[in-house]
Amino acid sequence: MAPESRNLLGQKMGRKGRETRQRIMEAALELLKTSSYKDLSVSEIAGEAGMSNATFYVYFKDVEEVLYACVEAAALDLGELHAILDAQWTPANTAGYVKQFVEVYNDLWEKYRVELRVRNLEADQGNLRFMNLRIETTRTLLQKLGKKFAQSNPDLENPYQIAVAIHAAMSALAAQHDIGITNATGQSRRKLNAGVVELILTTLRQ
Amino acid sequence: MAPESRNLLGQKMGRKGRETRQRIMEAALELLKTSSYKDLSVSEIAGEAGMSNATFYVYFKDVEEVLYACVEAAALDLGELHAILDAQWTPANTAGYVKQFVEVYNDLWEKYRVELRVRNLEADQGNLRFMNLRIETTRTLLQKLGKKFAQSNPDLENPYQIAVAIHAAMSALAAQHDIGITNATGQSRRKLNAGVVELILTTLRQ
Amino acid sequence: MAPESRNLLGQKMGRKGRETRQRIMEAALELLKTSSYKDLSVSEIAGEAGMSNATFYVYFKDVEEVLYACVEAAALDLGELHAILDAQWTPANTAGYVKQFVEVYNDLWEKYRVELRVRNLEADQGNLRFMNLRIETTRTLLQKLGKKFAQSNPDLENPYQIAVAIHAAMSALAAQHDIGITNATGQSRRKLNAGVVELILTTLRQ
Amino acid sequence: MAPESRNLLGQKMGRKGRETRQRIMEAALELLKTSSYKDLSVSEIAGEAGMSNATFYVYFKDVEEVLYACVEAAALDLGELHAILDAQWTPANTAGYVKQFVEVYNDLWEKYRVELRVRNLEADQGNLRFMNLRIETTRTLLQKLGKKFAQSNPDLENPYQIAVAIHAAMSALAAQHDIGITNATGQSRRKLNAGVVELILTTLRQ
DNA sequence: GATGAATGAGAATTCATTCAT
DNA sequence: TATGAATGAATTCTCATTCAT
Repeated sequence: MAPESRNLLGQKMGRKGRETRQRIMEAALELLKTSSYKDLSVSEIAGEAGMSNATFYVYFKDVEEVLYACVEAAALDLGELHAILDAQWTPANTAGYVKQFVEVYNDLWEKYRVELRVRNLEADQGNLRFMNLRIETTRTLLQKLGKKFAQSNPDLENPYQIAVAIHAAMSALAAQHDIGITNATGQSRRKLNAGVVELILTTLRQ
Repeated sequence: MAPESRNLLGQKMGRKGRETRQRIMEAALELLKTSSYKDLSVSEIAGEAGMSNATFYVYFKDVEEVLYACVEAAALDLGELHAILDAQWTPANTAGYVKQFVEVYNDLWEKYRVELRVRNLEADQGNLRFMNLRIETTRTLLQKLGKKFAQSNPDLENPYQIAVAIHAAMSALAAQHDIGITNATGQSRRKLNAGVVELILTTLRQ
Repeated sequence: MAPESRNLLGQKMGRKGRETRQRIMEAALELLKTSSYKDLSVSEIAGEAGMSNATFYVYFKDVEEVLYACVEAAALDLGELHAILDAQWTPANTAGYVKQFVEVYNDLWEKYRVELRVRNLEADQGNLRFMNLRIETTRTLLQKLGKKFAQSNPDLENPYQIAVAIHAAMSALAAQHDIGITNATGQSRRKLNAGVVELILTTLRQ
Repeated sequence: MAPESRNLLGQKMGRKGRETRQRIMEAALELLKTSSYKDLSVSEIAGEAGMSNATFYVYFKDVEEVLYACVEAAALDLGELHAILDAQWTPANTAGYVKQFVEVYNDLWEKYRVELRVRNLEADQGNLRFMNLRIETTRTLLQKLGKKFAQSNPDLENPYQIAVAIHAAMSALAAQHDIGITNATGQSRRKLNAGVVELILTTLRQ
């Protein structure tokens, strides 16, 4: 259940080892906040983590492996989102739930922006492991959301496809830098989220 | 207006030079179709273009510069899209125009998928030049689309923000590989586009 | 008598050709004023001169050749210096002559600092052509100066060697950048020259 | 006080590392004895030192950095010179001290000719770091020497400037190759040094 | 567990040089 | 005369990777 408690040398990891492994992951994420993805290297990570290159190789095979571990760790935190979609949406409370859904979704991106961006980047370039991670995370979400559309607005011919589109929009907007999104649209993220909420509600015929 | 007709050595470019420059750009795009973005190197490009590394440096400072030139060139081709948005949308023809809009948008991505993906990738990572390129291409489009929403459905409180969201969705869906999108959503691109069309029409209250 | 009036392609040089050749030499000297000697390259020179690399090769085989031409041209301008040394020095006028000698010497370095520095640099590293240029320029000068010491102060055992030393001092001081010499000695060049004059006069027992 | 005991990768240097660093410096100096200054390259140095190019970059950023380290190391060895200047010079012993001073000065150049020549070369071209190194080494020396002139010959108006000039002469003469100096002046270094000694003594009125 | 030390391999970059026009 | 164009060759520089301690 623990993430394989042995390092690449086959040694059982103690507390210190686990901490070091963690430090590597954090260093990688830290670097991605500022420098470009394609410049991320073993040397840079080890440097940022304040350790020798060699130490890196005790815990990870290469950079992709670190990132995969990071993305995997970030994928676990979706409970709240599912809870909202699992609730009973009535005409009276739908507006509230939708608003909450959009908010929580954004908060998650806020928290895991780097990880999610890496995931999408690799997935978009055809990296299968990351693609699968994304699919698994997304599938149930999309199905639940599609069902909401179908139930709430039975006239819709493509409720599931609309769910996909809405999700794509939310994800794309959340992915952008704060600066980027302001420059690009002249709108604050908050205003845009209000737009997304209205878009969803309109489509739900609420 | 001509893209500064001198090469990096300060020489005026003749026909041959311009062709060589073009060949470099095409080689870069060609490579991006198959190999990974972060592996794209000067050597690879020069090799693909059938020339020496040194020749590359006569025309471009580095890989980013080539890609920028490619993206810039791709940004010019939006006339048809604007034409659709400039037309008078009436209840009778809106459905047709929306469908056409989504189709043309997708065709453009089909044609320039590599360039547009590079643009978004760099922009999303905070690369200012590419961010600006994206903004310039998008701004007018978003304004026109927002106005359509406002006119067609005066009840909307955030028509412009909705336009941004819809555009984000279209762009995100169009960006994915055919295979990727099928795997991720279980839907063909055609079906998804139908969803987008319905999403727009519903929001327009048509 | 004219400096070989044919270019490296064997073409007779007309006015235009001679001007171009001159422009190359000037560009090289200009560059040496600011950038480091070892960075001087054909490309840089051609760029500075506003011409194609290829044009450079019409007139010079390589960078050293340009510099040699520059140094050669600078070596012709010593008439005034010799005139001073050829004059009759009497107890009454020696101080004036010495002062004048030091001044003219400095003015020449002011005018040809770049060329003379290149000459010394190459000569110091054992480059024979430049060594010979220096020797030829210096020999007569040193002999005349040595003779002055011998005549004026017959007690001196090594008048010629003293002339060499004095000349070395003048040359070394003149070679330094204005900034360099100020920083290094805390003295203005003018003050230092006064020192040299006094040194010479003292040694001449005047 | 220890020359920052970390290499460019941030690793603490152990015995082995320090030795390797040293080997690089020695290789650079060795090469400068024979080949030209401007041809000195990282590859050449690494080759001479019997190591891979990459190893070079573990210890030095570029060639200039190695040379700076070499020059810095050479600047420490001036004790004997100062001792001579710190001694009490009396009419009876001055001749001996002057002779000794000139001799020791020459011996130092003999020992560190390469380093000192590099220092002067770079300093003369306006390289600030080397200029400063030269200044620091020279300042106290010049002051002490100036004081000797002032004390011994109170008639001098510019004792310090004379010291600067004398030092410039000694340095310039010492800088030249044995061959060079013979060719240029027709004199052996020994004879020239005798000239310098006489020049100094004359100026001291001894 | 951690890391100094070293390097092969390869990518980036620069330059002198040639040639056809 | 001049120069666009191209490139071979060499150099700089970086990185992942290994190994002994």
